[in-house]
Amino acid sequence: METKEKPLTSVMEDYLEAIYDLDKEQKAVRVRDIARKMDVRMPSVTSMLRSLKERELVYYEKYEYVELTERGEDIGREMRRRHGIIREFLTEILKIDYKTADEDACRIEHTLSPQTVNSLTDFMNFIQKCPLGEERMKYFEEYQKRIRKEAEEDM
Amino acid sequence: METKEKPLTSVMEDYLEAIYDLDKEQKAVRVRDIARKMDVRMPSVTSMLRSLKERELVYYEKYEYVELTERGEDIGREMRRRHGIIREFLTEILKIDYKTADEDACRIEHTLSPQTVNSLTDFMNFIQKCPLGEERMKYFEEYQKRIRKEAEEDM
DNA sequence: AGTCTTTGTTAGTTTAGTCTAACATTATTA
DNA sequence: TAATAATGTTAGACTAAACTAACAAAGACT
Repeated sequence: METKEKPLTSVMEDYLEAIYDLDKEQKAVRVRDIARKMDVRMPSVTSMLRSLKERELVYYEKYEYVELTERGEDIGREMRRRHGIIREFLTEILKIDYKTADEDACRIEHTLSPQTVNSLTDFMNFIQKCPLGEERMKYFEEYQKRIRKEAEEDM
Repeated sequence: METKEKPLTSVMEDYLEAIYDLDKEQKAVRVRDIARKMDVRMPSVTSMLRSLKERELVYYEKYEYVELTERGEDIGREMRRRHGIIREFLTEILKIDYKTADEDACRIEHTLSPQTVNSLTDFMNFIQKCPLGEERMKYFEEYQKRIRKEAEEDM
């Protein structure tokens, strides 16, 4: 009989992704870094780390550096992958600016079904191999520019 | 000097969309209906209706039917629009099944930037006018089927 | 070693949204 | 019209995640 694990919240996933990223960027990950990256105060991080530790997603002792467990790293890596795919779709296909695309990706990466993420992955791979075509994309971009002009007036 | 309004939460947006839908489906909208549609208990609805009333998004008196104010209706309509566009994209382009697409749409409709929603709208309009082409889509669908077979084994 | 700064923790509060249990109102129908 | 069923509300508890204020530990600098 398995222990019934509560599902992760999307905030937890965010923290795992942040820690995963920081771990790639630097040698050691501290509370401070996580707080900065997540744009929260340090006590929020401390308390989240306690939850993540309980779920065996991070190694963490008071005043020590933070590390992901294998499970934690798997989740962090998966979130990063999703994030990348979504952002790529938004910038490459929908022509959204990088910053906006990145923020959008960050918000929706948790909530898309695995099916959709997979399908989006396939789509992006497919497009890579079999591009939409120069004239077509140019046409779309012009079409968009026209539409956007109008939209600006509504704001 | 304007009163600084707190932004709506995505849950509030969900309620407004639900009420908007119900209003189109039937003559009168009751707490019961909203609870069923949102899959929550009635007290949750009552308390949300108080918040929405405070923000002047619904007309609501104890034991009475619920109606959207003009502002509330605008928001409900906009959420419905977004929802439809996203679902359409997911079913038409990514070939996600209706139910999953609808659930995904419901979750991300709140968090996408206006830019992305606009761009997606443009994209869908564009595809309408200038379809991806029969052979291309067929190719993609087959490509997907292959990939999905593999994915199932991972689950 | 002693002080100051940076980093981290604890304790306690807040907010949004949910829930249950108990009560109240409205509607139905015998 | 009185009893019952359906609907709605109130009160109060819970949870996740954030915050501030105050304290504690570690590190750096003289």
